[in-house]
Amino acid sequence: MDVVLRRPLIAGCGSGEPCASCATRPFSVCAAIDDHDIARLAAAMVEIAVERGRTFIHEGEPAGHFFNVTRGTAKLFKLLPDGRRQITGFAGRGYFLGLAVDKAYAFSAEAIDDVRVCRFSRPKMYRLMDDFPALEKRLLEVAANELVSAQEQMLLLGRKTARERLASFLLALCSPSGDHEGRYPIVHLAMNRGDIADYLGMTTETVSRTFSILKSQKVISMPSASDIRVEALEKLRAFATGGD
Amino acid sequence: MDVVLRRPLIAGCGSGEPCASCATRPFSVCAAIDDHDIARLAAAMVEIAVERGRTFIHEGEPAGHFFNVTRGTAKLFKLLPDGRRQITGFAGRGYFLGLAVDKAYAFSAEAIDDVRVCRFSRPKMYRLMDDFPALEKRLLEVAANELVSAQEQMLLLGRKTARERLASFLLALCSPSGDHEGRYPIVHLAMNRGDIADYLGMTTETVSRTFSILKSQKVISMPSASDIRVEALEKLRAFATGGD
DNA sequence: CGCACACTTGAACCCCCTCAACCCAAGTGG
DNA sequence: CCACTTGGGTTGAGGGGGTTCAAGTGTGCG
Repeated sequence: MDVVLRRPLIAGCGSGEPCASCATRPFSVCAAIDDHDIARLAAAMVEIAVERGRTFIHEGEPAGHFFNVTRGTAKLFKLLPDGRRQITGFAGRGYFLGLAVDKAYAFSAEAIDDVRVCRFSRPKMYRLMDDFPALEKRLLEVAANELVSAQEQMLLLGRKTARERLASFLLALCSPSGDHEGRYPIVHLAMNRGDIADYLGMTTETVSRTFSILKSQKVISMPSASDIRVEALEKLRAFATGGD
Repeated sequence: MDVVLRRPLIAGCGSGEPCASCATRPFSVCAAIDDHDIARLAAAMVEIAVERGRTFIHEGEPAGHFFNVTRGTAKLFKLLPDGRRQITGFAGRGYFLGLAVDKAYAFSAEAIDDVRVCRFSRPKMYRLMDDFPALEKRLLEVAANELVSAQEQMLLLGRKTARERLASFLLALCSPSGDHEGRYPIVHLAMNRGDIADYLGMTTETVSRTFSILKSQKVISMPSASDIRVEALEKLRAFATGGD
């Protein structure tokens, strides 16, 4: 079983520590709760360590909890009966997980590396949303964001070529770290080739081959298999949207 | 330009009629507003007629409005510079449109047939959300639903074969109309082959061919090109998830 | 009646998948 | 210290599902 790191203290005992000092809070929905209310949040959650490779959300099972990733990265995926897999996203630090319908998870989640999550029970979370409108507002914002990137991913999966897919993928990994004007960004890949393939609707072989092509065209270089240095950002941008 | 059908009356003049008697309200987010507050909703919106073929939301443009479809169907899509198109969804009666980030629309919307929408200005809508938490709650619910179907669509686009895609598509069109135990449902297609293709990540030719295959296997029959009768629901279900 | 346009069908091609071998770095154990 | 194993990544050869290009076949509407 997963390891529970911190149980919330009994209410009124000076709890609230974990969330108050949480380094991930600024990047997550938890930022919607003010400092003087943060104990309420802390009391509703349990922090859990998920070891690499462990699946902590199972598609189709009753959606009893919400999660917030505070460390590591998880892959979110759906499976077909014969084992084909589509990774629908990667959940890094600050990522909020568990928005579901019909009270069943729509996807599974597996830790890519050692992950820590804050787990909120569904009823407690709903309680919090009622009490803190800012939290609900933030969740709607998060959901809208997710929706937009899901649509972008549909465009990728439905209409882009292998090279365009990989270029788009690398760009998406570049941008969060801010501007790179003049400086060529290095992207670290937390996931392996199989994960990238299942995210982009390809095979590991095609992912590998396409990396090689980008390398031979001097658009990227690879200090190691999981570190990509972007050598020609503009060209990568062109590739991502069908340019040449 | 689009035709404005009803301008909201000046506040305090007995407005509220349009929403109070709206037949679409029960199916839409508007149901979250009680009867005695419904005038507030009506005062915030303008009903607009969009003729078939007209694009009334443009990807990338400032997202000044939210929309609610009350009649007809619209297709939502994204384009690549060279014209490749991915339809991300179809918006029928009761569908809420416009959740966006960065205040720019992430997709375009075009009327498939004659469409009517209720248009809400963004600031007014935010005002309403603040005043009616139930509305915001409903929107979050809607967004979560959208997210789930977006993930399902990613699985389809990334991993399914042509036959599996078309079977999934037909099934999705069957289910809303309730159970069909013993009765074979007839699905009416509001969109043409090109739209289906762009929704499923295929070409019109492959869509057509695949329809023909399903027909020859007696899984469906086609009273007309835009009416599909499901003759073997179980087989269609099997096809949709990779069975045979 | 005939034009227009959507849909269907056919044939050739191609991008990506499949299957298989190979490389390489990181253990592991004798 | 080196043989062996293991697992991820890469590369190669061949095949197939879907696209492309092109020619029919309806079918509604003037």
